[in-house]
Amino acid sequence: MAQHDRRLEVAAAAWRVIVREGLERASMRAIAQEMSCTTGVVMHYFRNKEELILFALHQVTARLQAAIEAVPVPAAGAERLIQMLIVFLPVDESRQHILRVWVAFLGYAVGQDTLMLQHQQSAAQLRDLMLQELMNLQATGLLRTHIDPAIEANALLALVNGVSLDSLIQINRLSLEQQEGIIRRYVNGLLLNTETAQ
Amino acid sequence: MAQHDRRLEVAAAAWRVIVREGLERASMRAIAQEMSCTTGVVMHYFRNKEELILFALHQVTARLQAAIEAVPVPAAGAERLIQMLIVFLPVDESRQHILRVWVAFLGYAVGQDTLMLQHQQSAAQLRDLMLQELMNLQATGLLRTHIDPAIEANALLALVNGVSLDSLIQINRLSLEQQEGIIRRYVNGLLLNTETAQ
DNA sequence: TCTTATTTATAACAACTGTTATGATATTTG
DNA sequence: CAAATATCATAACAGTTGTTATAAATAAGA
Repeated sequence: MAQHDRRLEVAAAAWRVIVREGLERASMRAIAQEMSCTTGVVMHYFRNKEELILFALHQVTARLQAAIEAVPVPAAGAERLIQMLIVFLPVDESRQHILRVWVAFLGYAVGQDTLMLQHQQSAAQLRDLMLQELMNLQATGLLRTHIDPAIEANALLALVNGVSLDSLIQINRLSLEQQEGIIRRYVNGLLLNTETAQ
Repeated sequence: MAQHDRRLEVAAAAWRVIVREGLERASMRAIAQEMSCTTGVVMHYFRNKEELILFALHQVTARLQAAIEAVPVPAAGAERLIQMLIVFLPVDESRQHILRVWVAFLGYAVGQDTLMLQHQQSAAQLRDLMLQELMNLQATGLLRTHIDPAIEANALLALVNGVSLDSLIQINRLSLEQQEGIIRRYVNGLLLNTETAQ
């Protein structure tokens, strides 16, 4: 039990360093110093840096997936899908941290095939969640007939990822309301009844 | 003249290393070895690594901007906007390289405020190009009245960035035709006459 | 051609990296 | 309590990093 907690503490320290100073400066010594100890602790709970890196990356997926699956099933039709998509947006500090770590890892994975593969497997899990919800909507007859859920799952993730990146790379960035508005308008375009168009 | 060419050769070598092995392993020695010389050459045309990095990053924006401004003005209404957006998609090897370098830099910029600022200034330029085209369309009366070009410029860039990232992070990734289809369908949703709905 | 400037190579520096081995301390177990 | 284990600190390793200084080689200009 204490093993697990301490291991999570190391990962949390790694997250803080990555969010604050980036993945490059997240050395074993920097992570150790972040939790006011030495590298002996870090190396004791993670065999090597790759194991620590992959664990921290896995936490990104785990947190996103947990947040998505925590979205309640509402009465209205596509509202659940919209809430699932909003999970990806940097709505609070926690989600902003997830985004920063995710982007840092993604850039780090360029040129490292094994690390990029981890990213892809992570993305595949999240895509499956969206695909399943889309197929539910289609089975309920809410989706326009010509919509292919397999394609639309990618499109939706692309949109929320892009909108999330907007908060990092744009100066005239979108407000949270505008981010939500873009998502809602897009999803509305997928539905049959074009009522409440906005 | 030869100065300029040689400087570009160094930057090209840096690009190749970044695309192939990532930004972390793009050390001064690795870049020098890529062009079969020593670090003396690299240091002679770039004062330090930051200058080289920023120059390579600036090339991303320059190439994208050049490709966007090279899009011809067609007869049809929104086709130019669509072609401008397609510039961002990884349609060929050159665009894929641009994407990889861009993503590598973006991840590297997490936690480095000055580098992220460069990204933002680069993104602002590209946003301006989109904003201008959107305002043209609005002045021509092609856009739906409730569309705000300032918001839509961000939304469009978010969509193409997200769709581009799809080619990196997804296993069941979108085909080029599907990427284009998503862009075209989204832009069609912005237009007044909903003819040629696909 | 002689001189000046540009271009490239070499070697070394201090600082940092991940990792290992070893010993000390603390905690749990029998 | 004693023994065994888990936890942490210290120091050192070999390698890499960006950068500097210096000198050799090449090219350009008078």
